Amino acid sequence: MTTKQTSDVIDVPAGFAGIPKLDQHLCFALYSASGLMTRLYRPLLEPLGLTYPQYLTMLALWEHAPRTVGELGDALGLDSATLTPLLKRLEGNGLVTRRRDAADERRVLVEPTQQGRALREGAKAVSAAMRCHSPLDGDELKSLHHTLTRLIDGLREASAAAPDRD
Amino acid sequence: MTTKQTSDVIDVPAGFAGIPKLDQHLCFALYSASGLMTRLYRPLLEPLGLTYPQYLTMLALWEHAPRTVGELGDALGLDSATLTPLLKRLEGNGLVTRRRDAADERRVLVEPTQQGRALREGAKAVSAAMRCHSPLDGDELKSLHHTLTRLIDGLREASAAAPDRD
DNA sequence: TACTAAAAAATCGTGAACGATTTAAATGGA
DNA sequence: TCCATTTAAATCGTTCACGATTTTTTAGTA
Repeated sequence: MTTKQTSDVIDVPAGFAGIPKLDQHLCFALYSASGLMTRLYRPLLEPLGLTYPQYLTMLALWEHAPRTVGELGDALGLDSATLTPLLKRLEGNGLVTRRRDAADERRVLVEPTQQGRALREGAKAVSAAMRCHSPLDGDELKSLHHTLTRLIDGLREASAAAPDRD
Repeated sequence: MTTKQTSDVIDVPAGFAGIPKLDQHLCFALYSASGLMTRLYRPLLEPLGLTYPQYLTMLALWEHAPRTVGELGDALGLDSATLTPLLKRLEGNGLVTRRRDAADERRVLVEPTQQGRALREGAKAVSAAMRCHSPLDGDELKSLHHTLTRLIDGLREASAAAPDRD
């Protein structure tokens, strides 16, 4: 531990003591990739009048509706503090309806409107256009997606197991 | 195309016409994974008085400083509209200094303070703690990181090639 | 030198994102 | 039946993120 030279690989025993460089952090790779995806989607979604999180929300709703805010939150990994204002904006743009569940007045049911369902057609072009932006071939994409899914499952477990530490 | 049954695999020719489900979107896997990472870091960073983007910024500055706002933006993939207020908050917390470059008064040089450099010690524990949260083994992590890096390079090219379409 | 163009950061407005709290409704005993 | 507990969504305050614009400084050129 006397040499202090900077090499481009981790030069500490086994993930000990030293802090990896920014570019060596998996979290930063995920952060960058996600941000780039969002930026690539933006110009494609703009003609549809959707932001990227709104697009994900519509994808969830096209798949299955009506759903409560909570169910939607589970599907998207977001809480009501994020979803409520987002859904109000979608409602304001005429793409979804929000109504209290008569059977349980605590719940709010969200559903695409006619216009919201119609938007699905335009989304096909978005989906198709995005397929062109990847440098990875089909097998690599599948493999990456599979690995990410495993990572996500692990991270979910970790975050459920240790919500915080005091 | 007369059967309208929903199956849990893609039931269209070859990525044509149909919109994949939310969970089949790579962008959503990246979005979820990145969000989960941020949430896992939060309780670890809170004692250090850092948010996650602030932590990434400090990682960049610990690696090399002083840097201009623009250089930092290139490293982090953020623009001055995001970085300026973030850096002002770091400055307000005594972790970095911001000063105009005497040689070019347009530039602002950012540098960790003594306190900002000292924080690096506390960050070692954060870095170590995060290593425990992954369900992937060392080789898988390396491979995932490598694939993500290639994806990021491709997405950067794509976003440079087609900033928008009108 | 004067004047336009380019570059760097800051500013503004909008929309996520989330912790913490609040409000309202349903649930589960005693 | 009554009341404490739980649950669901909404609200509030702070921070991130970015497109578009503005301000200031430098560079380039006639």
